[in-house]
Amino acid sequence: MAMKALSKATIYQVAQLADVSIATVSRALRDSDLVTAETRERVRSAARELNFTPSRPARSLAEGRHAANGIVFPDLIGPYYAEVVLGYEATAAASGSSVLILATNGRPDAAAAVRELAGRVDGLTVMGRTVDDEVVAGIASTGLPVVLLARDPVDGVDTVRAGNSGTARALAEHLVGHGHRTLTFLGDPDESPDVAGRYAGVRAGSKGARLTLVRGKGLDLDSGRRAAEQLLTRAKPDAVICANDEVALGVLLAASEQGLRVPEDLAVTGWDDLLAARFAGLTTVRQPMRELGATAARWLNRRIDENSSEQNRTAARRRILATELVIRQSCGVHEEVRS
Amino acid sequence: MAMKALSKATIYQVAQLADVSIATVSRALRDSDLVTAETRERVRSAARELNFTPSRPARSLAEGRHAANGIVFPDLIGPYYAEVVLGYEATAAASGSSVLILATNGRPDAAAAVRELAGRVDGLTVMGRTVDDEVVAGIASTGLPVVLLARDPVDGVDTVRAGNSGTARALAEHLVGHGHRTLTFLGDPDESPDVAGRYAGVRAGSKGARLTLVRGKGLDLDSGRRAAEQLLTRAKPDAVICANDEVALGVLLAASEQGLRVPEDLAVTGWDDLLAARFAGLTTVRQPMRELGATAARWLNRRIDENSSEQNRTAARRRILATELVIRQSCGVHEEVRS
DNA sequence: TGGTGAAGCGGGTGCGCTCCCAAGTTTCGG
DNA sequence: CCGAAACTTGGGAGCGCACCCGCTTCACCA
Repeated sequence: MAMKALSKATIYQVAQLADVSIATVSRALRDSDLVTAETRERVRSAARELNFTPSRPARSLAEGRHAANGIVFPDLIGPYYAEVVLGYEATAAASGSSVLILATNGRPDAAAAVRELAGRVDGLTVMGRTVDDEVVAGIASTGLPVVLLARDPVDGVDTVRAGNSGTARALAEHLVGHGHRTLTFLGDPDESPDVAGRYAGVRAGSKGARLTLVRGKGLDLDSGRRAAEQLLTRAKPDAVICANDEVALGVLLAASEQGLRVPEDLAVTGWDDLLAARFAGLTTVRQPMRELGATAARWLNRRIDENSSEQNRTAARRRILATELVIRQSCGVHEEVRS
Repeated sequence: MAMKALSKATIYQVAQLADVSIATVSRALRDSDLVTAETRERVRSAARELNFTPSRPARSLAEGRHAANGIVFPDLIGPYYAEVVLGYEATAAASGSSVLILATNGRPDAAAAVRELAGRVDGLTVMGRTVDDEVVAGIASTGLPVVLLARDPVDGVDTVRAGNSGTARALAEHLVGHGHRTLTFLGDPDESPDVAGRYAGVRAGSKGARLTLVRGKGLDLDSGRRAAEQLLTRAKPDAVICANDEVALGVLLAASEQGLRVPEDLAVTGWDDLLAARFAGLTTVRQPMRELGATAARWLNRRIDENSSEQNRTAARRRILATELVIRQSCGVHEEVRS
């Protein structure tokens, strides 16, 4: 069989080869039952021979839908976002839509990029600190379904997130139960709503102890390490409660450099339960990351269906998924703890 | 200002409102210098008022390009792929194209999904064990630019990968240098070309020791753990060389359960240098993950430009990025090692 | 055997935009 | 003061496909 089509074949060429109209080609290839089995087969083989794939833009234009949805996240650096995105992709793909990703990652033109993305999809998930509420509201007002993930709600927009304050409170109480009296929260509540929620919970759970807030910027390992280098030489907290695991791991590194033993000299906690946390013996909080992504994708799909089937729009939904305290060694000496 | 357009505005409405033709709208919005500043501004404000965003499918159809490219990977579970994808996204976005992702992840219809993806992009990056060479060749023969990542080359297709055998050999030699004489390679060379390359390198470096191959399937933590549970009760190797870090971490877990000390009773090594490896004291190999993704994106872009500018196609390129041995504690007792 | 309806198929329109081509307008130099 | 170059702008032809109509063709029933 000669390999013909090096340049894209169109439906017209298939129609010509199969000696039918393009309407029939369209039907045959889309499994419509309005064509004879014989015709269908003839069309199919013609399509195969020409290596034909329908032009996605043309199809989208005609159908009025993209068959794709997008997700915007600040970064993919930590395993946290990766897991969420993976959960999202799996669910979205299962319902037949492609996934566009966009990492705002300190991009200066984030808002423009998100708007551009919005023009390519049937629905959009926006995670955390990526763009202003104003941008989100603007897109949502277009009628494009939007789901917010790990982010403060916006009027009329669905929101999925993981619980922060409740578990944070439990975490702080656990620390106090260990006898720690000088607590430091390392992280900037202004950096993300998640961090804000965690700090609030920690405050609520720190009764009977002195809590200091150190606004370390950045949520990565090096930020944590640098912040800790300064912090530990100056103050002498019993425990450092970090905004996330990466920061906590950085603190662990800094502590080790300064010869501080964890947890004897210093307790450290994180948030996210990264794989590394397990091996670092880090007490932390587990979030259902995969499930966060999956839920967002599922909700988005429902909205898209709603839109197309002219149903009356249901009210904005909000859900907070449960998080779980994971006690390991870094929070204080226990009788016997192995993960 | 009344919020008009809840339903998508089109270029016609903008044209009408600005009292010009759609051709002029198109020009004005695309920064063509063939329009008066005055006209441009009028069009812009009309577009703003209608909250107009050009339809991406229509534009793609007319331009004959998607302004997007895609990346296919087996999974996003490990931090490995996440980093690569992030590097890819960053570079692709910088050159103005959106990114579509597809995780084949044990999907039964992977080939179909990849073909569908191919119809949505101007270029495609295919990573590791996702689809057969046949599928790749088929897509490439369409004229669509393709770059292979961490995968055995296919005729006429660019390939970027990280070095395996050389560093693997050095790793094995290091192990032998520690005095280990009973080596086990844990991982299935048939699972991925990377694993095959690593095994080959280890074989080359194991002179003077006995090397056993244990074909543990799966490259995740639990696979490693389960494989090790069986392995360690039966055989008693001095050292287990794992196909990647996750497997190695699983082995660490299993060893700890059986009361084996690492590295005194058992040496363990991984591959990838995950964040967790650092905290587990795991000797491993670092790959330039971000750079792998970025290179793929860059090459893809070049190919796309080549295609559109009718240049004569340059020959397929291949590059192997350097990897680096990272010695920590798990490979054997050193005088003094801190990472 | 004429009538009836359903199945199978093709024509043609429209999706929203880009871009070529030509028409209209302004500006200058001779 | 006229004609041509230099700008602006509009008209219109696609881009490739889906889908609404309407025409044919038959099988089937009375």
